[in-house]
Amino acid sequence: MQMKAPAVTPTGLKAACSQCNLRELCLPFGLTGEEIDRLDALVATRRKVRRQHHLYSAGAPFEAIYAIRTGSFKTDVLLEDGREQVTGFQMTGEILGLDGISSETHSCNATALEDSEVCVIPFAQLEDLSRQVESLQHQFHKVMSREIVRDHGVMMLLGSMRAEERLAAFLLNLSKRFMARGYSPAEFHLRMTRDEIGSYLGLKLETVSRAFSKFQDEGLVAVHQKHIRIIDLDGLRQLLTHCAKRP
Amino acid sequence: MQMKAPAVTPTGLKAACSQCNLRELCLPFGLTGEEIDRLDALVATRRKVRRQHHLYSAGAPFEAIYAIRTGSFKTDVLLEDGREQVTGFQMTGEILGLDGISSETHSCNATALEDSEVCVIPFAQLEDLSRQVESLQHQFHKVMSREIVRDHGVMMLLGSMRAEERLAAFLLNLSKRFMARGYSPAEFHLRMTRDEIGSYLGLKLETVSRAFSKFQDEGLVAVHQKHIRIIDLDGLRQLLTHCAKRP
DNA sequence: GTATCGGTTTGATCCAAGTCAACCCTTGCT
DNA sequence: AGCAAGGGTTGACTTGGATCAAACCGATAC
Repeated sequence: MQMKAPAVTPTGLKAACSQCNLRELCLPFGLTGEEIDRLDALVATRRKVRRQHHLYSAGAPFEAIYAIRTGSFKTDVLLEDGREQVTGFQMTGEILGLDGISSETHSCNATALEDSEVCVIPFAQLEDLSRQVESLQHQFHKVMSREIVRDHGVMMLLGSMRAEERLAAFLLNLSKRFMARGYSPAEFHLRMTRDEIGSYLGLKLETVSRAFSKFQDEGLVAVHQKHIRIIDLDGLRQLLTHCAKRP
Repeated sequence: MQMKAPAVTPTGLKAACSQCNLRELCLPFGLTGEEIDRLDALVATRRKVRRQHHLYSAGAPFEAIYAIRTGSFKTDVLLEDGREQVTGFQMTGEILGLDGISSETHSCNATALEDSEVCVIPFAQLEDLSRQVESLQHQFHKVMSREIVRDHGVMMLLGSMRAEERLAAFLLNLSKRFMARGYSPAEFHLRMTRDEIGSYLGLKLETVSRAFSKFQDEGLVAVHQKHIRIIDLDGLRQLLTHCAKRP
């Protein structure tokens, strides 16, 4: 019988980017060994976040950005009337919290989809160091810009694609990101519910479910609850470019 | 009979942030006089962009970001099959080109909605200077973060709002931005077509037109082609929060 | 003046996705 | 084992916005 752990725990452990196998995906990318050591000095702590708990919430003061070490998160914004829009799903090596810089206050919620661990990167110190380390500065700018480009992709998806195209794009995106992390691009486990996928894609959960079933019927993927196996990667890709060719 | 000017013209004029009445909205915000002078030294040229012409296009190499001095722009991404998604409308004091940082290549098109002028800010030099000038570094980070937050707002709009809510949100947003620039928040001229508004809002132009007509019938706004007068600002706001309360 | 053209409005119909509702899995708890 | 609860699937029906089509308006060109 285990003690209920608090939602967010400082582990006290040093983050040690230099030892981290995610460094090629994360903020240390492109840094020399010596530069990474300086970044290490600044990434003082890790923090565990239990499933369903917030890493930060909208309105909370902004102090740090976070690099995901293990696990995964969703970010969402809420309307006064309770409508939720999931703005993204983040996995290991990705950076959370950039939304907070503009107003010194977080503008969205970041929620762990499974028990997860992040590296805490105090923002003021990151700015200090990136004034000294050019490659860090540049990589940080790239990370922010990548987020902007990603957001534009989501707008494209939400504004111009049909339900099945959206889901195909979503699956292909996940596949690519799992592959980049050394996992199978063809077989993976979804950490989010149909409802959350729907919110992200601007669809209702029933529509997501139907699209999954349709893909399964057409032999594109094998769906078993949250377990996904992509059978016909090219078929999915064609759904995006080709099916789009509808007049 | 005037000579046809080229689409994009270097004017040779110094940009002179220190003299610019937009500096409170733009990159120089929060900088001391001396710091602004250093920024001036870097913002070497202005460039004129004629209506309907690109400031940059998707795929073009990234070298600089741009601050809008006069006029306005749209940014859009295109799908292979020709579908267009407008990702934003930018006005004076706003920064264009941040999408290019991540891959050294622009990922969207920026098109002038009217004859416009931008300040060219060479990016490598901006990074150099922002390593020396803390307040510039911080302001630049805020500008990027603001773009991310804005994008999340658009996702909310595209993913969770109904047609009329989207248009109301759009008008309120324009109103706020005109006000911030010293123009009337209640009466303004749209620089974009119904089709472009539709693309931005994830709607067809007919739907945009119908929503405008409905607002007019309800006495919320007076619409005369591209001329807009907001009659009932609170009514529009309620459309957003209240009408959202529909079960 | 009249023609032309891009953009806008309005009407009539259609359909993709939403809604409502029932049922079916898993998984975890007693 | 049995039950409850939270997801997920599937079906029947509704609807908001898309589509198609026609007319309208305000510019500029002739």
